[in-house]
Amino acid sequence: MPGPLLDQFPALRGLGEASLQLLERSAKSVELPEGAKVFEANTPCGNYLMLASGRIRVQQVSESGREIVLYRIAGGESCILTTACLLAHEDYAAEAIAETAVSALAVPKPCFDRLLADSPPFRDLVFGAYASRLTDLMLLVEEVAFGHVDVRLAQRLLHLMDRSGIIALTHQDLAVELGTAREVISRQLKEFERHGWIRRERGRIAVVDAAALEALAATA
Amino acid sequence: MPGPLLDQFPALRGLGEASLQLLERSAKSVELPEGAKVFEANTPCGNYLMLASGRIRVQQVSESGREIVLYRIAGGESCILTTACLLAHEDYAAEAIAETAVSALAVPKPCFDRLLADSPPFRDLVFGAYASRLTDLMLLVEEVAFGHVDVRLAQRLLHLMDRSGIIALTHQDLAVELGTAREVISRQLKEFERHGWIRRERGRIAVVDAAALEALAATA
DNA sequence: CGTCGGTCGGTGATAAAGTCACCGAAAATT
DNA sequence: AATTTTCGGTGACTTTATCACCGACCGACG
Repeated sequence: MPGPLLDQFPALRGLGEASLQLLERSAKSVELPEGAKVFEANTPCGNYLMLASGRIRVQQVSESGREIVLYRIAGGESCILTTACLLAHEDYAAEAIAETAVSALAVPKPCFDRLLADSPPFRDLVFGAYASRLTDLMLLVEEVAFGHVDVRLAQRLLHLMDRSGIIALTHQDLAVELGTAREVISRQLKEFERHGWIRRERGRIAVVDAAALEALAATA
Repeated sequence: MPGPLLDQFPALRGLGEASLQLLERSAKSVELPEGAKVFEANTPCGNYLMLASGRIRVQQVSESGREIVLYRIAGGESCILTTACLLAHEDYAAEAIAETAVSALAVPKPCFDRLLADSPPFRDLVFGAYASRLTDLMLLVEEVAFGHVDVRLAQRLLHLMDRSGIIALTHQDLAVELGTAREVISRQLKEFERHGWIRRERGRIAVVDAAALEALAATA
């Protein structure tokens, strides 16, 4: 059961009583376990999804089976992929996966339209989400097209590690993060270890010298 | 001077008299010559832009000076880059260039907000534009990450050629289209010519065997 | 007309990244 | 304990990117 809306979505502050009540009444609370597919390739979707807690990963799958992570959605953000699909009347090759257990709010299309019409703050929320994804993707294109694997890998390791410097991912997982091949990751990691920046274990990586990785990551 | 709004933007049909009049009153008509920069990197922009005629190219520029074409906007479509910038409060590294002479409608932010609130068809127009760009960019990421240069070049040549099969672009221009290096394009084009698929001239390329290029382009 | 500076494209050498095929070790399953 | 699956390592090769340099063509101008 979700708590009060405003606690979960601070961005909705200033939405107005009427809109909040409409949302409270119409939107269904959705709970997904870790690993669940939020959105599968080529599956239409009729709801606008607002993420209360948890994390969702959106990735693109190519015909040849290779994958690349496009972006992530965290608590308080909204998953515009679903609406985009609705509006563009196109099918996606992308899929969304719950990386942690997720609780979200599914807003039906009519309610979504109504809120969009009545509530400027809600519009800002939705447009903000779109704009962020758009900028994310534009930067991703640049990174994939012009970035170097060693730099990108260093950045990703720093970003994915927990407080103790551990990344519990396989080489294959990291390859998907960057949209490259496992062998490339393996060789790069071996190089990083040779420099004493990380320690490799099966299924996980320990960052030893974060500063050195940061230095590499800052290489434009 | 633009003609009646509806002629230029069929998508606005069904907008309602009040909204149309508001638009007619508030929006300024903008004319740009070929080659003009519609939107420069890191320059804020306060208007929503609707393209009546002409074509705009949006491309990303990296720090190292390399470039890649992200997408194009044609007559009747809207340039969401400007609003995205407005809403995300972020600066872009992207720039937009008028590929032909352009006439457009600049809708000031207050008017834009008002239309968004009052007019469902206008909302659909704007959201549709966002959704299309989003899907475009997601596909572009996939292409850049996993696509092969020969296939992508064949696709692009077919798409860029005019009715007589001519592409009046330099090798450097084509490199920017694909986000790769000039040398790569030059070598690939030499290969295409060796197969008898194209003829190379200075500053332009003539497609000789479109069917063969299509066959290559269809290679996933 | 010639020559001069700039654009355009060609080329070889080398480095980086992706692909393919296959291997053994570790973990999970039975 | 035996078997299967997952994970990672590796060599050989292809494709793409980078670097340095060159000559041909083009337009402008004396």
